[in-house]
Amino acid sequence: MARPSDTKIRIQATARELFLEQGVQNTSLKQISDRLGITKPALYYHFSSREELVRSILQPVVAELEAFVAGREPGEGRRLLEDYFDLIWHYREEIAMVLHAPTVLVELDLVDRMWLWRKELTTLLLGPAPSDAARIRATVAFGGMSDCVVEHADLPRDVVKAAAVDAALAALGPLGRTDP
Amino acid sequence: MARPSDTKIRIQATARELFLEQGVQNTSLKQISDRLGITKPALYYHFSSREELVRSILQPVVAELEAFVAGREPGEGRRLLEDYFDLIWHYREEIAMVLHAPTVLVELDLVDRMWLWRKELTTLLLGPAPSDAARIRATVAFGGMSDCVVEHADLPRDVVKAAAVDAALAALGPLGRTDP
DNA sequence: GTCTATAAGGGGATAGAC
DNA sequence: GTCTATCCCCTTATAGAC
Repeated sequence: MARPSDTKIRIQATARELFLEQGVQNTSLKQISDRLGITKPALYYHFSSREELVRSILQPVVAELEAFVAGREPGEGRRLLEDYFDLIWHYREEIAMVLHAPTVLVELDLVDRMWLWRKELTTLLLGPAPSDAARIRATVAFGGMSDCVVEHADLPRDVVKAAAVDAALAALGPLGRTDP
Repeated sequence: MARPSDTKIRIQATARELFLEQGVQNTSLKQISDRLGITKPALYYHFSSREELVRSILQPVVAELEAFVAGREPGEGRRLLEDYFDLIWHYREEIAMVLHAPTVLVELDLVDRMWLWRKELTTLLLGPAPSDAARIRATVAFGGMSDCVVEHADLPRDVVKAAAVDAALAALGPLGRTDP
């Protein structure tokens, strides 16, 4: 029944570990085989290429996301957001692998700094000891705005700014409204 | 006064182009020199290493962001969000370079698909022809939630979900409230 | 299934001529 | 300032023994 061999599964598990620690780009087949205690060519017995190994880990996530998008009806509102959250939460490790640590960020030590900046901005906004809920809402606010400047770079700045800031403020809720 | 030479500036401009098109990781010095019509070693007359070239482009952004975070007073609310937006908007190309196209995404053709998913989800949520403002608010909602599952992966799922969905809904504004 | 050995290619980087 | 030529290292990937 072609059940995946034990070694094949262990290769995937070790690859996942390293992908999470360093990002997919920064992980070589040698690192994977070294940590597992086997040799590089042994990997090729189980996966015909590096890409196939990566794909075997990420493909299921892609498939589920596509199925989710394809299987939805319009006009769901909160329900859609909740189900979408469930899905990306379930695959949060894979998402982190892909988004969290591209090489440049590592080289310039930007990963940690970036989260630190957001944390400090959150402190400025919400005080020194915000609740978990408040911190999460701040993540939506700042993370969402970051995506806007990339995704909507083709629109006039003021249009994007007005809507993005309003949305971020709304995401923050009453906590964000400390202005006169 | 050591004004940067014309070639040095053209190297940076070409590098920026390629970094934006393919991401920083996927761009080799050879590609840069080829597009510019010079040879690889010529780059080394102007930049002592690849990292120095990358740094010369991204370092100013890092510096400004750090200065921004360091130079702020607590309790600003909307004003802080507006100024933060101005800053990341100004550097949106550099942010896109760093965040937009890590290698795996390119390999598995995930970049385009990812934006497509969000676009379709936005359509589901807001109908076929949402206003720019509505699309921007949706970007905040979806982008913000994505960041949450990575940044707050250490918290209980239900805590994150409750706050993230609420914040996303609030970010969407009245448009998001189509449920019973 | 796993090994040793090695091919084949690309990357960053340098030497030295012009 | 830019070139040709080259070096070195690391990567993916394969051949063939055990």
